Amino acid sequence: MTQHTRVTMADVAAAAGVSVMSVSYAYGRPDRVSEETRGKVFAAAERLGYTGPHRGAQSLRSGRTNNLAVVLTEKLTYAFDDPQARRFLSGVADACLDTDTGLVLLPNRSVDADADRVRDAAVDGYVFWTTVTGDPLLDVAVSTGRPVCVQGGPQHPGTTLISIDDVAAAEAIARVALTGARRPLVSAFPSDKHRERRLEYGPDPEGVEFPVTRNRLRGYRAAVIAAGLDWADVPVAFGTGSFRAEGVRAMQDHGRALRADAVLAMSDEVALGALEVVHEDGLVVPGDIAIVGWDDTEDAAGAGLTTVAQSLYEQGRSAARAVLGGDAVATPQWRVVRRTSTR
Amino acid sequence: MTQHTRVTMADVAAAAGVSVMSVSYAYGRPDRVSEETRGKVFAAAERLGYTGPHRGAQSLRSGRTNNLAVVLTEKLTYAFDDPQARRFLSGVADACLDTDTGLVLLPNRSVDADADRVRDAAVDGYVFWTTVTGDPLLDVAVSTGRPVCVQGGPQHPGTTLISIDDVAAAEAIARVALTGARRPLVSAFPSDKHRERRLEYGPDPEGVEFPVTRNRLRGYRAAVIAAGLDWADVPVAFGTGSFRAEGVRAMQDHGRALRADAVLAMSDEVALGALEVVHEDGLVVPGDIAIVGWDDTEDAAGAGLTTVAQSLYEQGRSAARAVLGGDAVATPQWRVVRRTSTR
DNA sequence: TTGAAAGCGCTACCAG
DNA sequence: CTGGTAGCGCTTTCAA
Repeated sequence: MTQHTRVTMADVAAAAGVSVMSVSYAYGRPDRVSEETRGKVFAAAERLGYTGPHRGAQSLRSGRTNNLAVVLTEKLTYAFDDPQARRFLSGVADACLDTDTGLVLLPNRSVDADADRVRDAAVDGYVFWTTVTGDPLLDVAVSTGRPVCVQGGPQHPGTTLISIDDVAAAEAIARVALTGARRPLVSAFPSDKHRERRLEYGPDPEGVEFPVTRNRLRGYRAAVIAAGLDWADVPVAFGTGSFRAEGVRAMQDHGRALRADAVLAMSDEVALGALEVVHEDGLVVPGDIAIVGWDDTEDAAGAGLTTVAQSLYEQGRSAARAVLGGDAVATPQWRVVRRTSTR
Repeated sequence: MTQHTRVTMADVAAAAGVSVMSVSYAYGRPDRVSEETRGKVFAAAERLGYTGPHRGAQSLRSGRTNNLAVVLTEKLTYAFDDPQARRFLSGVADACLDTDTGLVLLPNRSVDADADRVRDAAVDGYVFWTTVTGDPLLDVAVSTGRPVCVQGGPQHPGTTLISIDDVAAAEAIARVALTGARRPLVSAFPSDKHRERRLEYGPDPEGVEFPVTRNRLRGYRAAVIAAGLDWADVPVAFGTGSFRAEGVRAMQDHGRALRADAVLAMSDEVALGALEVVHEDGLVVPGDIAIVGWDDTEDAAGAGLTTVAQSLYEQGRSAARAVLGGDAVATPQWRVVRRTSTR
């Protein structure tokens, strides 16, 4: 019942009465072979139960592996827990399916083992989920000579960047949130790979390692200044990641005491966490406090959250296509979705 | 700056003054080579910038690919959206990292393209996320002669099953939920791959294609009977998957009209959805209505949900190890976690 | 349009 | 402990 001796091209060639090369062409370059030969080849293949060229052998000879690496967060689990990372991954995965490409998941802990994995991975290219500026793994990936695409940043020599204009989007959403507000609180993504919770007043964005965090802070700062407030007075709570619990903590630990009247959250998850605390406290949104998120998730829509919409799924597709097919990447679109959580 | 001409074992052998085989052994079976030779080899490798055996060539010759396939849901996105599927995937991914194995994600739509992908995947084995009984892809995977492990079921010839005793767990949790209840509502997973919403009274579990759904219904039925109720009177709302929205729909469409006083949900997500509606309706839990989930997620703990705890992460690890290393799989543990959502 | 030869980089096998 | 030989299954190259 089980076919244990592998049928090779040579077998098919013999059965079809043609050369091995004709079989190879019949599969790999159907147009370089006559209709008749092709017919004979496929008939013989069918008869022998040959299911097509062996991927491994194909790749050894051609140099292509038909695999794409996605380099995610420190722990793969973090990426699976973040709805936006998941959407991005879905986009990458679908693009891979379209092109019959395997998807290899790699963690990014900046340890030697991960660098080795990146270097030795049997893949045709790399897609990075957003990481810190100067991440050594980027250099490792680039040094393999294979194409590299980075979502969200950083911009890195030898790589293609795919990202919306975070600064502009952050400024736009913050302007909405700050309408009528005097005491904003920023509930931010991590500043660097240590991912420690930390409160800082008016931090200099340029000192922040994650470009996504950095650029959004730049935009928030611009909006704060435009609103006539002093950036140095604005508390920024850096969290450990894009989790609901971070919004909860930011509000519990700081928002309450500071009587914040606007929360600038870097994701809908974080915003939803803040919203929970606001509801517990019996405050009215947006009367007492305005809240904005980022991502336009389903839950955000359900909660009436004003947010920034961008398609991470599409960015995932584009990133994969850029790496796999060398397609150019267009700067992705974004827009502010106004709902009931802002004035 | 970039190394474009590949350094081969032959180069290293020449530089180290040893045979190619000694180089191969130095990497692949360090104990089969003298300390001295190993030193010379690694020194030469270092000097030439040789980073170890080429995975593709290695696999062509050895027959091993160092890749593991995970066959997920129809759309990969469904799997990413389900917390339990994600946890399982995390476990698989971590086990892969431990053994330097790549992870290839495959969808399972029971279409020819997917069957071809499963058959042609350059992998050493397959891990299936729970699927329907008789899924043709299982046969395809088994027919490759490579090891196959299935989480959750079905039990299928030639595959290793890894699953808790769903029937027993379902009966146990249902007994808790049914305490003092007269009008239970079951908010169930899909019955088959069509994933259509459907209400059915006292359905025969044996007609259900998804073994997880089937087994839990068996357990629920046993508990219903033990509680002195008639299974034929029990409404079962089949949903499209393990989503919060399904619990919402089940309650809105049926629970309200039927004035359900107990909800047996097949996941915490679904239970949480039902809970939302209950809160909206101003009902008291568990006084007016008891609710039980399944999975013991963080959100469930926060909501005080009585639930079934099992570690899908550990099951993922075990599944990967079973396929990769031939380890035997132990039947995983489960337990009922009693909280405040039941009487 | 077809085919023969060469060899991708490595490891199984067996002999020393 | 070490090394030679053979060849995994395929595609590139070049010639017919």
